[in-house]
Amino acid sequence: MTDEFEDTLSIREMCDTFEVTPRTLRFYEAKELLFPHRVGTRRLFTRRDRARLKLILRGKRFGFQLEEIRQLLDMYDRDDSQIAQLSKTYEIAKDRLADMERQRDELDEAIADLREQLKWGARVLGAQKTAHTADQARK
Amino acid sequence: MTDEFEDTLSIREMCDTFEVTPRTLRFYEAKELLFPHRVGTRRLFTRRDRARLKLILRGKRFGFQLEEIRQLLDMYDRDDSQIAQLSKTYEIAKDRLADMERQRDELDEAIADLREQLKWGARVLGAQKTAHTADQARK
DNA sequence: ACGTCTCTTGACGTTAACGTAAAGCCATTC
DNA sequence: GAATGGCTTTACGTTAACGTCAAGAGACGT
Repeated sequence: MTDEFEDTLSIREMCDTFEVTPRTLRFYEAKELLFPHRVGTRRLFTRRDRARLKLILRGKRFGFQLEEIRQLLDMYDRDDSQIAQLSKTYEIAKDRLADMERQRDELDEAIADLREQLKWGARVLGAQKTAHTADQARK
Repeated sequence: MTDEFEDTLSIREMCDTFEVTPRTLRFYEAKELLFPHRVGTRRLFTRRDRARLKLILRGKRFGFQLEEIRQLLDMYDRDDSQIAQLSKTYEIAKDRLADMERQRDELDEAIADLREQLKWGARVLGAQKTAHTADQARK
């Protein structure tokens, strides 16, 4: 009764707001990442859903998988006093950070490597052939 | 006749040399990236196959897809005089490099972002709750 | 002849995160 | 009351690069 006029969004409004497809929102609901209300058969996304979706998208940017995100999100929903869980969250995040840094370092290596190849002309994958083909390729 | 005793490797020797599985080599052959000889039904990988595999693996490190790698490899196999193709190779590689740099930049952003979150305690995905939960999580 | 080893060819399974129909309900609006 | 428009569920399709059996052939040693 207090929230009879809770401000909610239709699926389309959600999509427009967050630039996702309806399929995506339904998928997230199926995976229990979102819990929109229903009016008849229609979904109504609450403020809470919006907050969650924002976090989901941020999690994705971080490279978390949906299942990991769901777990993290669920922790916050549980009793606030389960601090042990929070520190676990912390560790998961640090692991992810380490992963990302490893990835970036590999990428950096590969980039440097590829740059080096490009410097030598068109022999990108190391094709041997003759030197003049490379020269000509450079025009 | 001249290469009756061409030095070749069995599939197992190839696998050990390049740290790949037999499945992988057969897969590459199916995708026309490798062309091992046959003796009866057995595969014999020639020097050429070894060179190609080396380039394939390098290509993968660069983030090329197998199909792209196949195309690049094929160019080198065609007439040496098709210089136009070579410069196309060059462009493909430059595009890939640009992709990789974009990826890395995004990753850098995400990393910085995540680091920032970690600085603020356990609220990794931005969970709001109370400040003390985060404090306690920091111990 | 028998067992063992290495290799072969199918051919289906895996994973993530949705895409893409197909078919139907409900509320307007003409 | 028919056509629309928006939404629904169900369910199969997609993609890459292999993994993972299953069943069988060939060679080799005893």
